[in-house]
Amino acid sequence: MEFSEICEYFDRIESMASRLEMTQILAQMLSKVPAQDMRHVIYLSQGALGPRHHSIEAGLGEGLIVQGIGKATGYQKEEILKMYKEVGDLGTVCQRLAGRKKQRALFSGKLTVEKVFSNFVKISQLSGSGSQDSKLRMFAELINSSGGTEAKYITRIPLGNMRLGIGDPTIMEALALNYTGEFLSDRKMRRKIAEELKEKFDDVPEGEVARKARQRLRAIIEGKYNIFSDLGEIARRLKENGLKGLDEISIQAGTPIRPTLAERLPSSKEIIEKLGKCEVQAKYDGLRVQCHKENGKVTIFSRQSENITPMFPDLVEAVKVQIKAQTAIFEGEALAFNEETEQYFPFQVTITRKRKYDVAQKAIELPLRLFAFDLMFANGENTMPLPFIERGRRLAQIIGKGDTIRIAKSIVTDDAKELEDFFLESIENGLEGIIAKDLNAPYIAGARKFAWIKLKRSYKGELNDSVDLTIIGYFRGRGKRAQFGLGGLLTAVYDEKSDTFRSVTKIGTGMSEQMLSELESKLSKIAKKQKPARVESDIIPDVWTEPKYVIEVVADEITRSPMHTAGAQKGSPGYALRFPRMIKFREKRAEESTSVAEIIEMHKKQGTRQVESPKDGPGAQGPQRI
DNA sequence: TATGACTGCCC
DNA sequence: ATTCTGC
DNA sequence: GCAGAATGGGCAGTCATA
Repeated sequence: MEFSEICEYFDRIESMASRLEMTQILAQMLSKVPAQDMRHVIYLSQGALGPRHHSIEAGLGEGLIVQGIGKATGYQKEEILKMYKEVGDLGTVCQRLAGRKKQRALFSGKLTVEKVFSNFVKISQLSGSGSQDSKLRMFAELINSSGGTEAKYITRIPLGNMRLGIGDPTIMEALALNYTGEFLSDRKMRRKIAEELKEKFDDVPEGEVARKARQRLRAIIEGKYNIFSDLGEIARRLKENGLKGLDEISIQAGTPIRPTLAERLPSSKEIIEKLGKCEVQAKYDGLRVQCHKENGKVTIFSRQSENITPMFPDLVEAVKVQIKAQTAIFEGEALAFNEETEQYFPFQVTITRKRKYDVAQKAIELPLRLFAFDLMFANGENTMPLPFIERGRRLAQIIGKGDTIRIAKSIVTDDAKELEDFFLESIENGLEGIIAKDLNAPYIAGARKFAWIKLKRSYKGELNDSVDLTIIGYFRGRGKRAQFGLGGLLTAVYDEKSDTFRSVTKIGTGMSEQMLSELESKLSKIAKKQKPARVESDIIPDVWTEPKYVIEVVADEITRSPMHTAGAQKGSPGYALRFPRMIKFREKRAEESTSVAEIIEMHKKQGTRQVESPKDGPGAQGPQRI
């Protein structure tokens, strides 16, 4: 199939606001894709080169793509960057510049989907000395074989951001649309659906049957995707064998399951109102891991279904030893643990675990604990449909003796006060909060369905201090933020000793579109060509501003920072905010914003965290009590 | 050999 | 991760 | 309420270059 044909559909989808119409156009496109191109088309639509667990990455980010556009079009880096700041999308930049190329290129025949995909796979495989140049050459070659529309999408693909307005759910919906006919051609199924609808309608409209069938098929496709994690392959099987192509997809150790996500609520009371009696688990601040045991083989997947087994040789061993089942899939939160002090390390320490070199050595320095919290598969049985309470029982049964793997701490309650006490106890012990789980719910993969609800300290205003920060600059927006001329802020705390404003965080969320406009209009009036004299920041915004406006900001945590200058001294790092979000403008003078001293004080008060690590390394954080 | 820009992926 | 917005 | 697209700090690893 020609790549340009796909790009024409992409363009139509991108310009469409209506979800329903987008889905229809996508369905139409997919109906035209031959089986041998199907996986590629799906992956490219997702801005990817394969499912997450296959880890095929182009290795071309913004920086290299800017170079690549230069190579392809003959424009200077500066010109490209300037245009990027204005339009907010490198694909559009490439499309425009390729249209008025300085070097007239050889338009060498038509690009096929196969050609584009295989070139990106080749790009992804290049490594070692000189590889960046080779990648850029191949990228430029693709651009120079393209028309403008193709250039736009060829640019967006390696960046992983297609800006089409379609994600996995829309792709599944489109597939369901395309196979509803086949689904209903099964007489039994049609009759069954018609029967069910008779309860609602005296005279069942044909459209209703189709709609209900589509919903049911969507659920089937989603169910398969949830245990298979490869939408391209699902679409290919459908194309090749129709609905029976899905039959062979079943839960299997070694193939990641899309993890359940949690919703949020701001109080214990609301959680109980929503769930009634529920299990309340401690929420540990580490890495969420999905462990697969298949006889002697263990694979570990991340929350995004990446294969991260190489990071955890110790956990692999523990699964082999401690899990009393031939095959199993279970989930938990992995954290670094200090065996001497019996304390858990904060996330920033856990994440320093190595991925490739000196893995074993680091694993000894920072041993792990795994708090298991759910079970999806055991001894050949899919446990996902079982009620949570039963999965929990079985999980406890298969965890054998050992230090590494244990069950997450939890209580069962239908009382808001009890839940609140457990939450507060968790907070006091330095944990993130709690997750409440519906006792009767199955494992609902890949969805936020209020079966799991999280409550963190930062959701509760009375437990979480906000800070007042001075805006010292801003960044141009990308994508739909480009139209506002502002996509984020650079903010600072006030250092009384030196009368300077020192950067502490960028802010990119919490502001409405109206607020973005207001910010741009206010800040552009006090823009400065250079960094103002009283500002200390290693991060350079697109536009510096006079330190004047103060905003209220909420964050989950204060961390030591290698990038921000707030509180930084020679040889010791500064401070930053974790998960910052803007709340509102404050009517204050810049000098009245939160001070460096206050930030340091707030950092000290977080749990029992220390500034120095046990090894006295700079920037490291100490353990927290549990 | 050391450093910094860049990338991908954790939260 | 958090948050906002169109449907 | 769903789905999608904006945006955050900061880690290890890769590659180019001083």
